[in-house]
Amino acid sequence: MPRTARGEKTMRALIEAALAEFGDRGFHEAAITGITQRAKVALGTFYTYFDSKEEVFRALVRDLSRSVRQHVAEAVREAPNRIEAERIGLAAFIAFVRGRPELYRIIEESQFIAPDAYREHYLTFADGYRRNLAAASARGEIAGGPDEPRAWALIGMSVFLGMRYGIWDRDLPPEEVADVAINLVSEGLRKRG
Amino acid sequence: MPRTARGEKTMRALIEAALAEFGDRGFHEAAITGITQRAKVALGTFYTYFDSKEEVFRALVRDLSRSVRQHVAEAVREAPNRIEAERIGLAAFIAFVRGRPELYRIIEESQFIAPDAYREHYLTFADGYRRNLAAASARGEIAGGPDEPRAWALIGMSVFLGMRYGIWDRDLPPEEVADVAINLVSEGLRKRG
Amino acid sequence: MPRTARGEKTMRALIEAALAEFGDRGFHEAAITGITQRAKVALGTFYTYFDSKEEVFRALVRDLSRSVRQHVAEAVREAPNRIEAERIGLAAFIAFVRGRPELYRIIEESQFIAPDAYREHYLTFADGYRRNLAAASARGEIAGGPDEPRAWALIGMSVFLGMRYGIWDRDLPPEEVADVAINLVSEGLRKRG
Amino acid sequence: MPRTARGEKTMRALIEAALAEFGDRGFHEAAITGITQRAKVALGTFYTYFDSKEEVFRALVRDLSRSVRQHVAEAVREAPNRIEAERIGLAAFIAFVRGRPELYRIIEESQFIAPDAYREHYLTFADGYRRNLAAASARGEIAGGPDEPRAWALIGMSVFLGMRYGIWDRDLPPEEVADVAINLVSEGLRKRG
DNA sequence: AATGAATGAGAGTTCATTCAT
DNA sequence: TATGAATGAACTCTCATTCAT
Repeated sequence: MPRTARGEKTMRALIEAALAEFGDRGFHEAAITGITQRAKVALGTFYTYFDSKEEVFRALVRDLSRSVRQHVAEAVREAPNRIEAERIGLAAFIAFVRGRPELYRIIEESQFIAPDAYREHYLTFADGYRRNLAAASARGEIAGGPDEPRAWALIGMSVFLGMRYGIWDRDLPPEEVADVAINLVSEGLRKRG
Repeated sequence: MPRTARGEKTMRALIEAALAEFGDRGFHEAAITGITQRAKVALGTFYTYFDSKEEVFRALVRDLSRSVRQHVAEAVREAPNRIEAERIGLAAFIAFVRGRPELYRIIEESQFIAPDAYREHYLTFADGYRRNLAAASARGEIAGGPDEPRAWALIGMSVFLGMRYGIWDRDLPPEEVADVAINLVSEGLRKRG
Repeated sequence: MPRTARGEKTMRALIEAALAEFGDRGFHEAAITGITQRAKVALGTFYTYFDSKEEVFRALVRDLSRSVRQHVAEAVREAPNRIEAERIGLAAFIAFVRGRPELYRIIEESQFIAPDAYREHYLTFADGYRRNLAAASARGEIAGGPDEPRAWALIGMSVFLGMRYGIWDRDLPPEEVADVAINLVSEGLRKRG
Repeated sequence: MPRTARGEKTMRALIEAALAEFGDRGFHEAAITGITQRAKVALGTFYTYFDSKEEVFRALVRDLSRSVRQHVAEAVREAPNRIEAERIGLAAFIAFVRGRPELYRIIEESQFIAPDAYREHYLTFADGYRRNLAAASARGEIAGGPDEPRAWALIGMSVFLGMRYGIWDRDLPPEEVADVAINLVSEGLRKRG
């Protein structure tokens, strides 16, 4: 950990640079020299702050994981109920990844580089979801049911919609995508009288 | 392409071996020598059949993509309606990946090795889903709605449930997972009278 | 050596193909498969006729060496005297290499592949030259002098003029180049009264 | 480019080593490990200074080209006239290649490895020659005539005499070879009254 | 005579990491 | 703290040659 202000600044520069490098080229194509060049420091400097390539990558995954969760949490703070929270949260998530495609790439790639970090990311996410569902269900806001698989179903939905409508093709606005998806899970596919 | 029966056999052996090697070690850790040793042929033989490491990998992704779709399609053939088809299909999918964890790893890793193959896999999947939803909706079996995002939501759900309950932890049987998830999307979260 | 007409034809096809392949790509870039593909035979067939890549190459060098010498010899047959013979021979040589740039490349490359064949080529050439000069000198046609170095000087001149005006750039007609060069060695640079 | 004195020294060692390796074994037989072993550095060090095997080779060709031209230019500096300059230059050239057979091999082989470098070498040489002839001709020192082909004729002569009497067999001293050759081009073959 | 599958030694190149300054 | 030269293991791919059919 850096002890001086100069060190602090260098470390931040390295993290920014690593984000860009891993985001642009992926873990294996990324080079330490790519990171240090972007950070405008010498190669050796990297190892003053990180033990290995994998270590920065993990640090990045943790950072990004926290930042997504934070962003979504903030967006849904004012939501009147769980279903609205889901809608707002999903729209916020899709909008968020649009601005940060690196985030997606890095978190997804982490399953092959640091599987534990990847699992932790989604397990944390799932746990939050599960607790939200349980609370809403207890409050009578939503139908009851096994919360864990429901949480995973919702996460999977979000992740793929984020990839499809946030990264691959932006042919629908986030709010519309969220409306359709949340309508699907709130009203259900079944046709009603 | 092999022109003799002997060549045909060798090529099949190499594909099997590549599946095992990539499944066990991932693309970057996998070595051509690992593949040829598993296939019990000399190193150079690999290059009689494939131009590069990436090429076998792509071939594998295409194969696996086809085999998942085929498997699910067969499972749902007899389903009485769309919602049942979804339930049966999801359960079949989860059961399928339990027996073939390599499949998962390889297809997911393809997004970093052969992004076009990865996209093609999910685009094909999404297209099938979309058409199924459209048809069911036309038949009045399910509620109408924009089929494309609904398809992607369902795919994401399946993929994550497959990962969570098929690969990571098998603490719930596929049928139960499918029941919960399909119940979620068929009946909806919203509490009813 | 081929014993049947079919074999004879195959061998000729291989030699033609080797000439083209080595001429186009050079010895190291040339591939046996390149030769067999051009000759429209299977890879293994090559080894029915030649023991190795080097062997065809040597055969080719010998062939080409003979053909250049023959061509020049024929061209100068009617020359009235040595100086005219030189002029006609040089023009013929330059014209010849224009039509066969492979020849040049192969013979020159042979110094790195089969140095003995290369030496033999030029030693044979030099010997002919030397004898021609000695004879002309004996006949009183040209000034006397040590014939061997004079022969080598004339060969070097020819080879470089052939390269420069036969292969690299054809900005002067062979006859003109030959005139200038032979004028140089017949009349001399020294200015006269 | 090296930024420290240590790096400078290592690079020089690598160039020396490459000269020896390529000179001894030729481009294709030469190995990077051969170069690094001669230079007493680790394999990877090579790639700190050069991008590829070809790149050192080109660097070497440029170096050698410059050094031959420099050497000859220095030798002829005091020559009283063009014809004497030719004689001295040719003798110096032959003597020079005697001491550096690698030079010959490398420059000649460059036509198959880096044809542009080879052309540049001789084009530069030819240009110098041509200008020298033009100047001497303007000064009335030598007979007039098209200078470019005359220059190429003289270069070819030199190169072949260097090969024959400098590398292959040293049965005549450089001065004698130069005398014969320059006598040939200064006085001419034609017998005079 | 012809085929083409199989072989495996061999080499160039990359790059994370170390370490002396 | 920062530098950048040095390291060397590791790996992909090539291709002349062999040989069973």
